[in-house]
Amino acid sequence: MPTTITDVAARSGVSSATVSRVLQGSPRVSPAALERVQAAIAELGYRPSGVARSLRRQQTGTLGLIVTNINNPFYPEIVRGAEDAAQRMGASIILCNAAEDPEREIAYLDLLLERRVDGVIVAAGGLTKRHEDFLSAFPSPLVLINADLPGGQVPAVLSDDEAGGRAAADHLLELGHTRLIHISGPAVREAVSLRLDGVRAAIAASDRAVTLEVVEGDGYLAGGLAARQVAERLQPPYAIITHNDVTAVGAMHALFELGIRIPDEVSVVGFDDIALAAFTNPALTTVAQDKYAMGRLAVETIARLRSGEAVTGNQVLPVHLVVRRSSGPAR
Amino acid sequence: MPTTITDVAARSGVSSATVSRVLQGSPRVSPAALERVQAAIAELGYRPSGVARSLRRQQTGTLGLIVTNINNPFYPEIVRGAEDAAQRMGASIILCNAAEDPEREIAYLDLLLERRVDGVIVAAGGLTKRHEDFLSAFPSPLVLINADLPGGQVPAVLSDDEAGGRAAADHLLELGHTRLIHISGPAVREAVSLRLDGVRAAIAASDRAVTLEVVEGDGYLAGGLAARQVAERLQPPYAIITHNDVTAVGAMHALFELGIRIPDEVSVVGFDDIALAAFTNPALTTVAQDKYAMGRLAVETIARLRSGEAVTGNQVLPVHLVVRRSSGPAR
DNA sequence: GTGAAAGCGCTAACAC
DNA sequence: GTGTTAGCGCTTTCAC
Repeated sequence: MPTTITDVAARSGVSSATVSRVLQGSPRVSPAALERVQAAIAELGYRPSGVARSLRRQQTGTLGLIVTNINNPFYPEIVRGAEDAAQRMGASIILCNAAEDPEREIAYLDLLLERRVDGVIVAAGGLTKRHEDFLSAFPSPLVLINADLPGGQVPAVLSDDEAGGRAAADHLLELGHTRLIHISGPAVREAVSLRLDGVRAAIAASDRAVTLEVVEGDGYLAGGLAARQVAERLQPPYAIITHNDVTAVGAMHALFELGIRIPDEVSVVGFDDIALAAFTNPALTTVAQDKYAMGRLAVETIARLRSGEAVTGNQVLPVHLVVRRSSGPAR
Repeated sequence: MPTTITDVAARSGVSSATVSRVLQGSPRVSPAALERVQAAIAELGYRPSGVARSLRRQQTGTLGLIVTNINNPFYPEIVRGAEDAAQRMGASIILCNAAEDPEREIAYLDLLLERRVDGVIVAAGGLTKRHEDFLSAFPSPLVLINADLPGGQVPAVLSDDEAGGRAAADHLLELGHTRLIHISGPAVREAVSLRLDGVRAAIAASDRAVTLEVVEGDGYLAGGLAARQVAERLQPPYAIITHNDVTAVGAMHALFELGIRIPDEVSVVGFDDIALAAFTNPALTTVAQDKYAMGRLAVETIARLRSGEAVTGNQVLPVHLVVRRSSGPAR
């Protein structure tokens, strides 16, 4: 049994109210009492119960952060941004890893509600109908990352996926490429079609004849292996745009296994700019998202929501192209 | 304000005690009452307060998991193993990312204590003296992953690092290599010296003259770049053993930039077998740790501790070499 | 089978 | 400046 505030009160010869005041750093405590209470706390190794405090205050000082899959190196940066922002406002984060399982995502949502967290951030990407119903009736401050709900009632933090797709395609078109392959992510994710829209827009704006082929991936390493089938039937030069960097790593691996040289024969452009992107062989050209800012912004939005502000609609963050070695002139 | 048990009781015309019984699935409830209560719960969208329940029961159903750095792809698998095991016993995980900051690690330990978690798992690697003092007096069930405390009072889950280092070196020696470079991790981690010990043991057991050079890395991509300095002064063939896979990726990148071919000129062997290892170019030969099992085992150990069992000492998990394409004969 | 009531550890009026 | 007290939402004897 941990020591309680009553134990401390008894030991220092004051009431529990005074101990509580010391705990809050209230100025209405005499120096003598203050000292005795602090001594008792130290001697007893007392630590106030967050559980009791939460019950009394009707707030827990915790935020839930649900992440599609912590295995995807895209997410840890979001987590860091959220953690740092939360720490600044004296809150802590309960991180929930849905492990790519929508049921688990909903189960966690339920759990967080039961734990009476002060707010929830969902960094999910793909929202099913069930999610929509559940989330739009969510009884706690809620912010989405890289996903949004119809109606814009739930505030969301997004990257400018369309502009990103456009930047990637523009870059390849400028290099003289006229055959583009897009390895997409799972169709449920909104970002997938937005990035593809951007690619299409860039092609439409170009004055050359450009072909685009879309291959469905899964957003993971395995999805990138679709590049193998592409490579087996196409003659270079051509260029591959992937839904994200992890897919690009898979694609580059497939090309490597077939002895195809990047970028001499085939160019590859990713999306996200994960830490690894600068270290692939060759280093990956990619569209950078400000992942850290997304996490931070989501937490700050929760704070505004809690302060009574009526935040709705999307906050769209800019992206930018990072040119490395995996993309080169078509020849 | 969320609805409370009292609201449900009023609505269904029973006492809160009966509602509570329904919540627990107690058999001592009449069918009629059961039905009315369930209806009221559904109509009100009632969800019991985990906070109040925790205060009353004196347990929270949560486990804290502190991780050195969630950015390191080694950890997510541990998280998954822990999450799955926790779910099986009806608990949930509060994941804390120390972001490579020992102070933050201690701050989280404090926080978890305050939140009255039922147990704490620390997957840290490098323990400072302050950690030792803090952890050996930790007033809550505690299990370490990939680290251990002097005295063996705190149970720990470890990989057989020494055997892993030996397996990596043996493999290279069999391939005919006589010049080994070890790019280590930060010296504070115990695993670092154990893996190196294994390498040395393999060399000692060999009947050929083998040289070993140790270069200190940081366990991250940047640390692997030390391979550049090595490559600039050494003539192939030689072989590099890295502290972990992330370091190996950095090293392979440095070699690639210098135009050195792997494994024709230089062999590289990693440690961990992260998901990415099968997708580097060339695919990485590495020593696999059973990361998922480590997370699972840690949670199971917490459960045993909580049931009153006196678990101490280390549980060492076997590792095994996975031969891929980054290692080849010395020539 | 059901209800009354006490109490988990804390905070926040409210009195003095 | 300090103490008394009520109560946050739940569970759990103890009666009946």
